[in-house]
Amino acid sequence: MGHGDKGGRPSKKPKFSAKELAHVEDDDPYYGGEDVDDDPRDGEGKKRDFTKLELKPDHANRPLWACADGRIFLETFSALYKQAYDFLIAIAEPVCRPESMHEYNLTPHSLYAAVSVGLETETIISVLNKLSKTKLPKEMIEFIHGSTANYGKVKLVLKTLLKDEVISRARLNSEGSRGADDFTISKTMGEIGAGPSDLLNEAELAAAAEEKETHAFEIDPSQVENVKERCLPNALNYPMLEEYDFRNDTVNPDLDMELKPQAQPRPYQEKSLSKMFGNGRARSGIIVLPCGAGKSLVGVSAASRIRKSCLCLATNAVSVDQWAFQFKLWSTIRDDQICRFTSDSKERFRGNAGVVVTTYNMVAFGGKRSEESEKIIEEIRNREWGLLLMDEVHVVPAQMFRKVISITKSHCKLGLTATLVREDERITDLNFLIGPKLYEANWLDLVKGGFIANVQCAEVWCPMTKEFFAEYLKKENSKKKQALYVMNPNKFRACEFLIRFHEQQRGDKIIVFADNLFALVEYAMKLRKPMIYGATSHVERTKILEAFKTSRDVNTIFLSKVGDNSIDIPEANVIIQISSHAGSRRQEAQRLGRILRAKGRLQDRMAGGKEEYNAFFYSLVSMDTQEMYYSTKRQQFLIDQGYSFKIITSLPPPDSGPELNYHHLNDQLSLLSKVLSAGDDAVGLEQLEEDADDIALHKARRFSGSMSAMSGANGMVYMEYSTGRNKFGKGQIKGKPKDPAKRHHLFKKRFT
DNA sequence: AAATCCGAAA
DNA sequence: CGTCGTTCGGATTT
Repeated sequence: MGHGDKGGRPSKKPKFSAKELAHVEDDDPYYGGEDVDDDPRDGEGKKRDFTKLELKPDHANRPLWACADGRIFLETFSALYKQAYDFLIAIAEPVCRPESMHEYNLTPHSLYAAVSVGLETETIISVLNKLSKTKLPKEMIEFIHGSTANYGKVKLVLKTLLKDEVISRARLNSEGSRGADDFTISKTMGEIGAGPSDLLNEAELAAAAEEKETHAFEIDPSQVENVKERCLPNALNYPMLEEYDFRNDTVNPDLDMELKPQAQPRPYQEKSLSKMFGNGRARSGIIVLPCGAGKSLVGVSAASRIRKSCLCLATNAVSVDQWAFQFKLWSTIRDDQICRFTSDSKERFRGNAGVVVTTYNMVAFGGKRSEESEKIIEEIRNREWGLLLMDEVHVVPAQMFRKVISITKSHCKLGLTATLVREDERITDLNFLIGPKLYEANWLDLVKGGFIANVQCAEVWCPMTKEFFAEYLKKENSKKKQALYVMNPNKFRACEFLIRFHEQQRGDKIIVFADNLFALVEYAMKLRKPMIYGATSHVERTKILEAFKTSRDVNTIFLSKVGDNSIDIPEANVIIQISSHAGSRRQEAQRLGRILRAKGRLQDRMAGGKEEYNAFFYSLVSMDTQEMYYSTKRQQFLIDQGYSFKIITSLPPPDSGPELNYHHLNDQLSLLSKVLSAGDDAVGLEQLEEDADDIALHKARRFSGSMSAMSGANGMVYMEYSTGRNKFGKGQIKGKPKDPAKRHHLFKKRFT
C-alpha cells in the first residue's frame, strides 16, 4: 500500500483483494474476496493493491496487518494475541471485533489516549513494527509522528495556547499560583509569568523544559471546558494530559479507606486500573466494560487508591443505592464516611473526607431546592474532590454533563460505561470533558474467560398475518403502523411460545421488553404476567422484582423502557424484545447487558469442556415491515463486539395450535379492531394483581408439549449471519471514519 | 415521622 | 415533534 500508488492509475477501480495477498494460504477465511472490492473509503479512486507487500520471513508468528490508511487487523488466534490486544486497545480505536479477526483504526484521539497512558512515540512505532507481518507503511509511521509530536510538549503548548483567542480570553488576570496545592494545576499545563498577556521568554521556556515541572496559569473555571476543547487533536492539537498527583496532595484530607482483602480484581479490572494509575498518579479517562463485568469494583478500587474524598454520580436513585452498597461491600469505608444524596435521602458524612453518592440530576438541578438540599449541594460545590466517579457516562445528556463538570471541582475524573458508541457525537465530547479512553475490554474474551454470560442472539422473523398486513399497508400514520406490526398475532404467538419454552424446558428467568406501552399492556395482560413501566409505583416495582428474583412461580416479567437502565435484575438470563426504539444500538447493547452477568461458578459452566449458551437474546420482528430495517441497525453494535445473530423463521412451530393465543381468526380480528381503535379507550391497568400469577401458573402448567425444538433441528429454520461485510470490518452502516474526505488531515494528505 | 401521591420541569 | 421516564419538592395520608 502506498507503494501501489506510485504508478498512479487513479481511475482504476480500488483493490483490496487479499486473494492477491502474497503468501496467504488459500483457505484463509478472513480474506474471502468477493465483497471487498467496493470499499467505500476509496471514493477517490486510489488504488489499494497489497500484492507488492513484502512479508517478513517469520510473518506467520506476527499477528498484525498494518495498512497505510491507519487500519490495523489483528489475528486473534495468534500466540501473541493477548499482548497485541492490550497494545492495540491502547493506541487504536476498535472498529469491529469478531471471532478471529479484529479491525482497529489509528486516530488522533486514540494516539492521544496512548500518549496519555504513558506510551511514547518511538515505543508505539517499534512495538507495532514488531507485531506487524510487514514493514510498517511509511504513511502510518508519519501519521503516528504527526499525531503525537505535540503531546506533552510544554513550551509549544504555552505559546500556542496563549496565542489562541479562545484560550487567552479564558485566562484570568490574577496571578497564577503555583505548586501542587494549586487546584487549577490539574487542569492546565505550563506556567505563565505575571502579566496577563506576555508569553514566557525563551529562558523561562528552557527552564521549564529542563525541570520537567508542570507549571500553571490559572484559567477561569467556567472556561476550562473551552480551553480543553481547543487543545484537542481536532483543533490546536496540543491535548492536555490531566493527572492527579494524589500522593503529594497535602491540601485535601485523606480518606481512611481501603479495599477489603476479598476484593480481588479480575485480570481485566486490574488492567483497567493499571492504565489509570500507570505512573503513580491518577489519570482522568474512561473505562469501558460490559455490564455485569464488575464496573463497580473498578470504581471502588480507584477511590480506594486515591484515598481522597470521592463524588460518585449515577443516573438514578436505585443506582445510587447500589453504589453505596458496593462501596461498603468492597471497601472498609465506615457508614459515617459515605452518604447518599437523593430526593429522599439526604445524608451527610462526618469528618473532613468522605464519599458522596448522588445523581447527575441532583447536581445539575437548576430549579428551587429545599433548604437541606441547598446546604448539601453547596458543600459539594465547594469541596475539592479527589475523584469524580461517573457511572454510565454514555447515557448522560451532554448538557447535563457539562453542567456537572463545571459545577464540581475534581482532581481526577473516571467515567465508566458499557457501551461507548464510537461515532456518536456526544462520545466525542467525553474525550475532553473527562479524558481519553483508558481501557476497553473485549466482550468475547470475557465470555471465554467465563466472566460474563455466553449469549445466543437470535432474530425471530414473524410473518404478518394477512389482515394485519393489509391494514399496515393502508396506514400512513407511522404510529399506527407500529402498533400493527408490534401487535402482529404471529409475533405474539412467537413470544408466547418462547416464554413457555424457556420457563418450562429450561427453567429460565425471562424479561420481555416492549417500548410501546400499548403492546406492553396487551401482551402482559393476555399472558397474565406482571409488568413494570413508568407509572408503576416504586413499591409495586420492588414487589414485582422481589417476586421475580425469589419466587419459583414468577419467571417472566414485562418491562418498558424503564428496564433499560436503573433496574437491576441479575437473575434474568433470557430477553425477548417485542418492540424497541427505532435503530438505537445503545439500547440493544444495554438490554443485552441485562443478561450478561455470569451465572454460577466458572468451573460448573465450563464443565465438559464444551461451553454452552447460558443466556438468550431474542428480537422479534414482523416480516416485511420497517422493523426489519431497524433491527439490522440496532444489532450493529453487538456485531462489532463480535456477536452473531441467528435468524429463526418458523416460530412458533407450524404445528402449534390453539394452545397458543390468537390461534383462531376471530381472536385475531378482534385484536385487530382493538389495535385500530386504540388511543381512545383507556386500557385498564389495574386488575393485574396477586391472583394473576396464580392463574398464569395454572394455565401454564396445562401446557407442556414437545418443545425440544430449540435444541436445533425440529422444524426450525436457522441461518447464521453476521452481516457479511461487517465481519471484515468494512462497515456499511457506520462508514464515518472511513470517508476519506472526513479523515484527519494527516491522513487526508495521503489521499490527495 | 414516614409513606405515598402529585404536578412541574427539563 | 411527541412520548416516555425521571427527578424534584411539596401536599396529603397513614
